[in-house]
Amino acid sequence: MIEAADTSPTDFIRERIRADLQSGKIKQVVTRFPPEPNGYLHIGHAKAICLSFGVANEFGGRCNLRMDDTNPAAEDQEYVEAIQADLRWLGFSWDGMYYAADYFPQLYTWATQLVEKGLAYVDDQTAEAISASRGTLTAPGKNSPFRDRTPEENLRLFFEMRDGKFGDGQKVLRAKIDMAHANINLRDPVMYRIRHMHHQRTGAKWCIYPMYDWAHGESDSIEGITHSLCTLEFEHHRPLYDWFCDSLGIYKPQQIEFARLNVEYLLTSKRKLLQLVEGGHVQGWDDPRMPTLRGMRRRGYTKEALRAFCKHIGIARFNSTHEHELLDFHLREHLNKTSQRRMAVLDPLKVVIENWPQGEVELVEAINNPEDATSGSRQVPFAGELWIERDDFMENPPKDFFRMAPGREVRLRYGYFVKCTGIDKDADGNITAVRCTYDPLTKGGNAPDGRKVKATIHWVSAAHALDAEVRLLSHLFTVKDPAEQEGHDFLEFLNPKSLVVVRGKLEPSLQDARGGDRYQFERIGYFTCDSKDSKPSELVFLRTVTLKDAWQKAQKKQGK
RNA sequence: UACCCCGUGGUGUAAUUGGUAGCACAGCAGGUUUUGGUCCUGUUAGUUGCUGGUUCGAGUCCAGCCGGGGUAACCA
Repeated sequence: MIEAADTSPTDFIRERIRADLQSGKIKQVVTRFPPEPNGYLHIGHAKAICLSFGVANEFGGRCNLRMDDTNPAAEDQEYVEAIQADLRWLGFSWDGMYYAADYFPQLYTWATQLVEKGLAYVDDQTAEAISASRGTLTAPGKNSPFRDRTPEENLRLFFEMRDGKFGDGQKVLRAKIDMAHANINLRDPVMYRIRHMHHQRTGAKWCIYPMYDWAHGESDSIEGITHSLCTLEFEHHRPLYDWFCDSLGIYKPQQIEFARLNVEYLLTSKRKLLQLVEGGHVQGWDDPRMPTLRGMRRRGYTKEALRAFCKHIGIARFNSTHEHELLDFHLREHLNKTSQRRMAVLDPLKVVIENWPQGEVELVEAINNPEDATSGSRQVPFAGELWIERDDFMENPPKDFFRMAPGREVRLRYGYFVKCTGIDKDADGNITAVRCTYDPLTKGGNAPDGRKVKATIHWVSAAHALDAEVRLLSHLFTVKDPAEQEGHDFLEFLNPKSLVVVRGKLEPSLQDARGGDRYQFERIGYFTCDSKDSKPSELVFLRTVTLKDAWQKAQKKQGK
């Protein structure tokens, strides 16, 4: 098991676990993934998931899934189920399924112990007063006038809190630490607040709910977590995490923090994602432009790509932002190997083959995936009227344009060589059709005389084409870091072109496409049949990611 | 103005724990190609934030400085 780790990524966390295993400090590594069920998982969570589940797998340990459901205000059973589904989709299974709420009785007992030890007290101050007396980053706080109540009185009041004698906000239980501590988290943090509210798991059983700091470490302790991995912003909470365990005299796991994930153009803040949904800027949590796991899955991202990405980016304590290209790279890498190819024309231009035998239809053989010999081939109908991509024709091409142009011969993929002989235009001068002749000797795309063409373009027979809706998705934002634009709200940077809907012409075999099926539309990109909106009678495809496009890149560079 | 963390090519990450810097992506150039994709080859780019110190030797250790991030919810 330890050997397996040798081929795995190495980082300061794995190094530490390896050391703890070797020194005998721990026998088996136990981690946990502790989401709060108040929203959907996003790509940032994927990093944390791959880490906690990853190290458990690599070192032959265990990883629990624990709902951190200590605040009934925003939590919901719907999220509990969604989180589990997303986790399974990513390909992880948990050893234990737990809820912080199931520890409420134990937490309560421990709290009374701290009260008895004189390490916790009931405070009658309002939330505002507590906040005001906490001091600031540079000034110490002030002791609460209720700080010196006797353990007996505190215990009585705490029981009454639990028994519902007080209204929301009337009292809290606070740890008695140090109101002048440099770390504000140690300035008598609140442990329990009163909330007469229905909890998704415990119903109306409790009206006092533990705060994060007073539940998390204790939950970890109960589960025997050895390494409690969390993001950097919890670093200042570690002393408190330790203080609670030490004060209780219970097993103390090791909290280790790492930098959260940032990727250009993607938001990884639940709050902001919620704003996008509630503001109607996207069509829901599973909108394919969302960085949520369900949004990305719907868009056509694969778990393999996501996991490869997470594995590649590593773990560090340095706050960094990854280029979106790295995500694209892993996505394309997996899609290239696994997606069957199809031909689809998204911006159709008619091609008329003038010497094609009237009314004749021929089937040509097309390879399903050149990267996968086992994927076979299919027959595609070829006829005298075809659709090609408008981009693939230029009336007055620059020298580096290889595609169709007057007088030029190109290959129609898997079909024939065709030579452009003329153009039809409408009254406004717009090209309405391209005329050409084909060479019957080049069937399949090879010329017996060995002559070459500079370009191969895709096509769809007009008489056989399927009409379909194709949604061209691109970055949701126009800037790499919408959340960090000084003086601006991130919503100001929404990309109006993040979703462009077109009507495409697809080769007939795509009629069989079903929700979730992924294809490469040759020379364009990877597309997924939409699992939500596509129907056999009205196909809908989503563009997962474009193919790399050297021609377009060169064009853009020249444009500059 | 307090405390904590961090600082390696454009981006991200590694360096056998003190032996003078690797990998991936991106970029550039070329080759192959019935996808201007894939693949292959080559290549640009870092005086390891700065300045001192310890040492035969420092990205690794020490000090100071500079820069970035985090923290003041009855949120997690």
